[in-house]
Amino acid sequence: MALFSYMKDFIHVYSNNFCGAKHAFTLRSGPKSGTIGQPFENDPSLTMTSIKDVALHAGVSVATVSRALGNGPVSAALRERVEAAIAATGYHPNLSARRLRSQHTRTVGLVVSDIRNPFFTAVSRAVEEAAYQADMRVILCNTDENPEREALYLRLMQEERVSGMIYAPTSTMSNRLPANGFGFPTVLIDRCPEDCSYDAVVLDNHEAASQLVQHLLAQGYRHIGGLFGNTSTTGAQRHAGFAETLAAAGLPAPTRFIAPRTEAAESATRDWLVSGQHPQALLASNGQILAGMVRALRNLRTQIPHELAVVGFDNEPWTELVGPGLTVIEQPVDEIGQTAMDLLFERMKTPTRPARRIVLQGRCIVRGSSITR
Amino acid sequence: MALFSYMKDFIHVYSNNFCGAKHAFTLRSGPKSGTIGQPFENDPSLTMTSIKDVALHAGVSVATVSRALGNGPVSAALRERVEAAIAATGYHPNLSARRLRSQHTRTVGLVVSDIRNPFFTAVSRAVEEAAYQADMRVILCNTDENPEREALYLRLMQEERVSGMIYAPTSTMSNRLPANGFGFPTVLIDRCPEDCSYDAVVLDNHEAASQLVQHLLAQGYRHIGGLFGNTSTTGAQRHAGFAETLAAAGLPAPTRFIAPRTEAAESATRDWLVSGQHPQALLASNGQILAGMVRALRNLRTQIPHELAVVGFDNEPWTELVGPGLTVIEQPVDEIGQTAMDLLFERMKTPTRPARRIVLQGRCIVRGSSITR
DNA sequence: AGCGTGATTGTAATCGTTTTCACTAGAGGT
DNA sequence: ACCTCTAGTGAAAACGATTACAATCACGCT
Repeated sequence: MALFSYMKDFIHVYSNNFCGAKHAFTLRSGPKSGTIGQPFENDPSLTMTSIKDVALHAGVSVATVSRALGNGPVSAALRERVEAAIAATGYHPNLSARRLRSQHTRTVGLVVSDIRNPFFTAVSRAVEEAAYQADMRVILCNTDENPEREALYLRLMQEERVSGMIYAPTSTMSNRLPANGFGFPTVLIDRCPEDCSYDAVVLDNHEAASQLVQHLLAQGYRHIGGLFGNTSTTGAQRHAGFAETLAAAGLPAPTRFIAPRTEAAESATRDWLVSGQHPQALLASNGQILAGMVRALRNLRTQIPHELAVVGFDNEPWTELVGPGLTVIEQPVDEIGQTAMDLLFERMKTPTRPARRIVLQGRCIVRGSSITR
Repeated sequence: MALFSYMKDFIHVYSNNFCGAKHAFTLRSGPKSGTIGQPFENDPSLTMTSIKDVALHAGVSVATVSRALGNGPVSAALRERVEAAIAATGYHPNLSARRLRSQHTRTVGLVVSDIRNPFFTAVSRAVEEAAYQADMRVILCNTDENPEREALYLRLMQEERVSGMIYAPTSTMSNRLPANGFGFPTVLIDRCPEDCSYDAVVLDNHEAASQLVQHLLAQGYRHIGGLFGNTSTTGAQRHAGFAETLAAAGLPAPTRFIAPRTEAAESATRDWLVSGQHPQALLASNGQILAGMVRALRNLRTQIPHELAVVGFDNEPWTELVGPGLTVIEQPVDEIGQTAMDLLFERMKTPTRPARRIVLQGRCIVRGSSITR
């Protein structure tokens, strides 16, 4: 039987030597766990009633209790005794044991790059809702666009043996995605290299940026600038749509790439505007950048849209509240989350299915920030 | 030894018959898992290399591998062989097994009521950061102010055997908190009944609301109304501060309690304003309500602050961008998250310590929305 | 030579479940 | 009466790690 145990190696389908072994040691001796001390030594929280206690209490075997918990065949009389025993002992099944034995975790990992970005919280909610419906749990990991944390969380996903993962890789990682997967079904969201072999659900970034530019052109703007995030493929694709549409109109496409954070966007906008010749309209490649841009404009007392038109991505609730309202691309956040989960489930059912890339369209919401009257 | 196993029952300190046994069955046959089918049957994701494979590959015992992974005594030569074997096999430790055996999960549960509320995402980030530093994981659960989901997630915390929990209870639950705890260290955040026996870190809601009212009074406003959330103790406490401060000034305190959602706040505000006699100033008890209020005002073309002054809670990034800027109470979100984790760690170390309630002060940021010039 | 001592290593028990397997009892067919 | 079948039950073997315990070995001391 030992032989059989080792044979598994030859038949298991997934490669999982993605995260090198070096990392395997930090779990117990984490980078800074020393600073906290060891508050978890004789953690009594796990010393709880087990299925044995219930069995003893009900006068049946543990197998019967287990079957009563699940949907196994148990006579009505015993089932009732078991339920009473459970109530009496205050028993709660131990998920670690359950997962270990049953070999599936009913857990999906959700790895996002910035939980404070409303786009990701909206998607998270949709994912969590879908997981709830399917009776699965989600582990939410926030990488903060930090490759070190990203690597740690990716490793965590392996160690948790998640059933699947929904993942928004930073651009650093985008190029390094393991060619034959992580060892479990994975769906990329929001960001995805052009040629990638993963399931993915993304916005039609090229088209969406193009829409914004076309709208500005239609409004008569000719000097149009753009501020784009530099940590994701998304920023690059939006820039492509922006630049190509302007090029097609025979216009230049002044561009700055920045960290996708409010502060960076604010100072970049300020620098740009005080630098003398500034554009008539500015495009922001996501909600954070848009917020920074508006803040800079506000501090400079620049009138929107009369002195400068503004358009951007992400229809966050506040965008219709500021100034004359902001013209934005609305992303179908719920649909993105749901579709990602659907894709995940499909891949679980059919692991060999070729990768599918679902491209959703954004909706352009025109408000006052881009309309000269 | 079987005897010993059952003896645990008599010595374990926590009561855990909080969630009745009825619920214990829904794990495998969740409410709607049937609609999804059973995509997890022969989920091969867990068929991975185990510590045995590594041991075989390195020519050592599993115990040695385990010791090499941790900090046990292993000779340099063997340690090297083990590391090589780990790299060669692409081994990742199985957290379920590890947790089951070692009896602690290094996991904290974070149960919040609305992940889309920037207050909670900010706190989440702080909690997650602290957990990361302490080499722990966090399970984020979003109850959406829904008692059913809340019960489910509370049960999940038990089943996961979390090391601790940080928890923002809905008002429904606030009164039903188990008197002797959940079975693991728990810290309440944001919401906490006055007399509760749990560790907690909350804002000084009474004082904060009072500050806002005093500011309005100082600005000469006399007819001041308030919109408060009805799902949490927080809303009630802020209302108390609001009402009492007005009463002290001999003024009435017209109030409406609503669901703490943007839409509800919008329609409540609209109704109030079109109802004829409306106040000169309005207070919103959280960021969502504030947003709804501003949206309603915008649609009614009501000038802030000339026709109506506005103040509220939560210094979200957009509040300084809309209209003349919104006067708000800023909550120390990072400090709340960190303090909650500190409290959790302390309680883990000293389970018998009396409950501590930490009250943090908000900061009043005065902007144009409450200043008549 | 004999013997404690300390450092490494392996063997085996254990954590709390699920699941295979064998067994029983009763129903029903001949 | 005998055989077959099925449903209900318990005993015991996993799952993959950690850890108590025992065994080995080299070493220094008497």
